[in-house]
Amino acid sequence: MSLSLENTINQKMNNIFSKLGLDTKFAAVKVSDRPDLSDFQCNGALALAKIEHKNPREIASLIAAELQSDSSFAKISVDGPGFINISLSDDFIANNMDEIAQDERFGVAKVEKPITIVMDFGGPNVAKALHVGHLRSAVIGEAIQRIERFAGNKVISDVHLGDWGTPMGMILAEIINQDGDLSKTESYNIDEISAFYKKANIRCKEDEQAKEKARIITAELQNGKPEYRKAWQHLRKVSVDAIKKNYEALDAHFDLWLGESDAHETCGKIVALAAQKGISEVDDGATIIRLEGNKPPVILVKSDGGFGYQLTDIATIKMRYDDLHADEILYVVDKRQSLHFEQCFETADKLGIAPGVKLQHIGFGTVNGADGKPFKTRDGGVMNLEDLITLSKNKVRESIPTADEVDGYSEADIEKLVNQIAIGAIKFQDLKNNIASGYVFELDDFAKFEGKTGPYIQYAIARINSILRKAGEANIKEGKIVITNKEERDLALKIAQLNAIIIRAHNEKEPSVISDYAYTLAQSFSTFYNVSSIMNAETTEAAASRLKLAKMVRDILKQLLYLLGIEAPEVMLKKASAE
RNA sequence: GUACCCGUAGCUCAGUUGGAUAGAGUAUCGGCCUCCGACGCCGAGGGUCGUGGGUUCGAAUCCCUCCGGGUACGCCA
Repeated sequence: MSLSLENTINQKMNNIFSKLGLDTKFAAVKVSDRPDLSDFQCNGALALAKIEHKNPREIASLIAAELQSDSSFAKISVDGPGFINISLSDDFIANNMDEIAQDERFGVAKVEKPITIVMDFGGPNVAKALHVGHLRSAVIGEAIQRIERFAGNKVISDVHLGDWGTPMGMILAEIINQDGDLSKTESYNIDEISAFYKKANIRCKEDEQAKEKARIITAELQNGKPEYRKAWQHLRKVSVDAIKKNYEALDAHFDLWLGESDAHETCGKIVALAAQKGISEVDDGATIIRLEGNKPPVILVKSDGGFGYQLTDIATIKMRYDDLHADEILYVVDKRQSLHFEQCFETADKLGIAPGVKLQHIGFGTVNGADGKPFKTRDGGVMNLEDLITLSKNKVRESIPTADEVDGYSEADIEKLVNQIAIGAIKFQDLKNNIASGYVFELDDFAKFEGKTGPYIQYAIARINSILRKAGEANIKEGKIVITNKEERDLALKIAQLNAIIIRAHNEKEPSVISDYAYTLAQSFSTFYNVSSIMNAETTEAAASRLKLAKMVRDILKQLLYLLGIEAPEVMLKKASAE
């Protein structure tokens, strides 16, 4: 059960609606659009009146009359065409705060029936450095993973490594091209392997024959030619080691490090199953499945005998159903691939390989430059992830003192702080907008950690930490919340929204709901902080109450940042000279 | 050509599924540090919600037209 204020009010509304014989689906209240008039509002009377052809104000008045008798509400009114405005009593709010303060989940409910969600995000490729395109999948995927776990679901995340396609043949071909054979392959490190891939990529774009050769090698690799397999194993291992470091830096974590290659055997089974069910056919030498509408067909087996990537994804669905017992599979992948997923999902349905499983593609927009086109470095190249992180760290260092300039901090301490702020800034920027809609990466404004940014929230936390340190954190457990002014009341009402926010982020798979709320919560606290002295409050009761409230805000903000995959530094240092 | 997405303040974006006076950040201008961390707070200006129609008590939101932008469309992944 949830301690949420909104739920409590909804419960009361439900009771009143059933008592009056009204459909309870119209009973829901929401945070008021008119804070000058009320705390919550219910618009159900308007919708009801439309259906039943009655006067909305009359219905609203009946409901309002019932609400009047409840002492939890300070003021009830019917306004405009039939809005029911509900204002809460300060005691009711204060009691709710006390309840939330005692609960380790801050009154946030868990889902009634936990399910198993397999999450597919990351999607790195062997021999290729992670670039900004990989950033969003990792950052968004990690956030959704944490939100789902907090909501009570079981999540199994899989990085789904790109280790089995034509690029593998291309790179092997390139090594053979240079060395004559693959004997030296196992001496190559990640940089050398990446260099081979880059060369191979250029060569295959220009030279159709080289591309053909790469295709043949790919097919032989997939068919198990020992020499190729051995070299490929090395490429894969070195790449995975490098990629793990990258994701570590982003604080993104995967339960499984499976790749396309792991689906190879199942791919064969899918081809057989499709043939057996009579839904596949051979067209131009390729084995395909035709789909509904005017969607292009799925290519299972290419005319050269190689498995297409759609087949790999379809086989992976089967594995996730059979082996991982997924109830739901989420793909956090660039939205430009939405057609691909529609095709795969439809095929999975035709084949009946994952009955009852909800398959969902969470498509995200691209990271764009100032020109609105996909982000490029100033010299026109693709920005890789490590460079982006370095860039952000350098910006942070401009406003943070070095270890020499401040007492009590080692170089490692400073470096950790720089890292927390830099990664927090990158991640928050990525998560503050709707994930479907892409965003503009402002290279020039990136230094400014003011306004709606990760560091703003980190700063709010650090400031509360400072207050709690001075007050002595241990002795603020006692005391009751009392509401003494408007800012304090607004802050409490903001805290009370937490449960609804988490539920919404979970339902919509939308981390920006949380980033937005975290920002406004920090903002409410700042406003409160600016007008009300916490440690020198008017009375000792008010001081105790405010400390308790401050601690709640700090703990909630930390939890919210955690859900976004962002760390909260204990302190935020600032250069003495910086103004 | 076919399908899908987008157009809201100078700029970057919200807008809880049809509700009241469309909100934030940034930028600009003005105020607030002898007082818990000013990476902060308060205030001001800034809008034909791309256009034209329709649905209804009520539209940024739903339907249609047009204009402008984007993306994807059989053997790359």
